Amino acid sequence: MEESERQHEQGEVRDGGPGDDGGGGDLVLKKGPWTAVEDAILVAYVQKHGEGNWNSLRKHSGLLRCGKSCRLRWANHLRPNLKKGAFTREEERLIIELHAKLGNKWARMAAQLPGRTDNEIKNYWNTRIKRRQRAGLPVYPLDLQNLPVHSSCLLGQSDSASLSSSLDSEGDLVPSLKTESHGFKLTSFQKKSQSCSSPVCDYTLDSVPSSSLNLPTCAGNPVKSMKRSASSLSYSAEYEKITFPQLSDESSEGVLPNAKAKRFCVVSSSAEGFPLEPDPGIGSHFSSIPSRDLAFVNGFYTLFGLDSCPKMELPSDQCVEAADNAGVLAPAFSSPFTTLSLSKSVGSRSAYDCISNSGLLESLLQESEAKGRRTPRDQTFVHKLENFSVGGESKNLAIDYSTPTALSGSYPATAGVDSISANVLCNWKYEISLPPSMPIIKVEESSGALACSYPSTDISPISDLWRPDGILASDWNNTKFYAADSLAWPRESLSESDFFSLVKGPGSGRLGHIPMVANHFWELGSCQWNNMPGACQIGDYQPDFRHFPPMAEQFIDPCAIF
DNA sequence: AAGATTCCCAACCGCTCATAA
DNA sequence: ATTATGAGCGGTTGGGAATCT
Repeated sequence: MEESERQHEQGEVRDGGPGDDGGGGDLVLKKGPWTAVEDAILVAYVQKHGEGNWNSLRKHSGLLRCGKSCRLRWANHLRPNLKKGAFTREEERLIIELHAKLGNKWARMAAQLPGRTDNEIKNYWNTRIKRRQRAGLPVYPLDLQNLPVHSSCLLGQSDSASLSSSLDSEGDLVPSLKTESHGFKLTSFQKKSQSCSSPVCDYTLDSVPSSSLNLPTCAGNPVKSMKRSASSLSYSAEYEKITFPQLSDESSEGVLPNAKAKRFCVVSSSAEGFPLEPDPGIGSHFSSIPSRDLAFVNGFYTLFGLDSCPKMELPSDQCVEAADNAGVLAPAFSSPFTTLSLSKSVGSRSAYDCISNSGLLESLLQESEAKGRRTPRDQTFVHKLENFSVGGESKNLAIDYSTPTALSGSYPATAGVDSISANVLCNWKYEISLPPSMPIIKVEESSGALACSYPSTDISPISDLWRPDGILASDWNNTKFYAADSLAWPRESLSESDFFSLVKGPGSGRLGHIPMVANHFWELGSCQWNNMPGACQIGDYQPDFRHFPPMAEQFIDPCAIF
């Protein structure tokens, strides 16, 4: 055995060797974890003599530690004003920003994080890198892409693909992982997911974590024991409604009765913290919610910015009595914008899997959980552009963590559509990073009951189509686009070609190239819909297209990943 | 329940830099 | 100018805890 190995095993090292921190005799210095006694000696010495002179400290204090070890112990653990515990979200954000600017300059980063040590930051960063690499996610959020990235930022990026993705995509801000949230094993669904037959239009329900399939909070909420057994929605001409795959009980594989006409509101959060009380603004008047500029397109919800959004108003005494035809109460949410979208399969791997694996979802859920009971107040929601490794390729996918959507609300379950989404109701406080052209979708604080309003203009078929449930109700295989019926809105059925010609103009693209816009400002208090400045339009809108904003230069097509 | 794997983090190592002798 | 020393930085390691299988 080598001498150094032996010494290491024994937790000893002889002083005075090359590179050692100070002269000294032939002392056998201790290595390994510090004991409380050693700490006490060190603290006492520093309090008396101050920091520095670490080798003389060793010589005069009787500590059998090299000066270097003493310095490290003091700096990282014993000095006053050290912050302990997990990094806050702000700190995490700062670390990411600093790393984008500085690279692996841990000490310089630590200088800007009071109470934190370089070692802590380094450990945090390395863990983060590791996790994100494993998840195939880029290192940096998209909004940091324009920062001068230090070459050492690329440490841990093993190939050019990673490098590329690190520069043009967005990562999560939430590195902490929690696999199990709200009592659901998220991974159990992911691992059972099956790829859908069509990479374009199907989405596997199994690919959605169980938390996103939280069924209405009826007695004995079945969500925990249910899983999807089929892979896609189907259109039922008989019922003139969309049916969704049967649910099966995990143990018995039994089929949920009346499943096909049931609408499942999706709530990922536990009842704790989620405002399940009836919402005066949603519910039976769900159809009047101006969700026309919200669309579920190719697997995720999208906000479509409107030039002008009619003010809407709902009688405040309208209460939700939402029960589907199976008698399962669908929760009515106080917050109409709680959808974390995406569930679309991408080959054998769904975007949702990516998200989940990245820890983002878990983190969001964790945060939601950590913040306790939710109210509709003080919420900031996000439309993010996330980069995924899809089949080895780096792809951008727009993810709407925040879509104001009545989809989550309940209404008479005549539509029978399924909302494949994960509601993550959080008071997200951290700043969301978005590319400059993609403004933050923000939901301002509100208090009291929602005061929604009816549209002052009539509802066009296409705006009906934009309703998330309308899009959801599409039968991709049959190229039918079906706007779910409701109390107030007429049904519409469009062919695929009609649909896309409406969206993009004739012959302007293939399925999947849906223009997307995320430029909304939803003000909860008054339920106003305002376009944010600097709207980002994606795709080839027809300028005269009703309800749509003028064309813009910016082009982002998250759907293109499919 | 147990082994495997992953995560986390304290501590160490090798190196560089600054400075005093 | 050279050398010795102290201090600091960044990379790596190893062990315990947590989680997964």
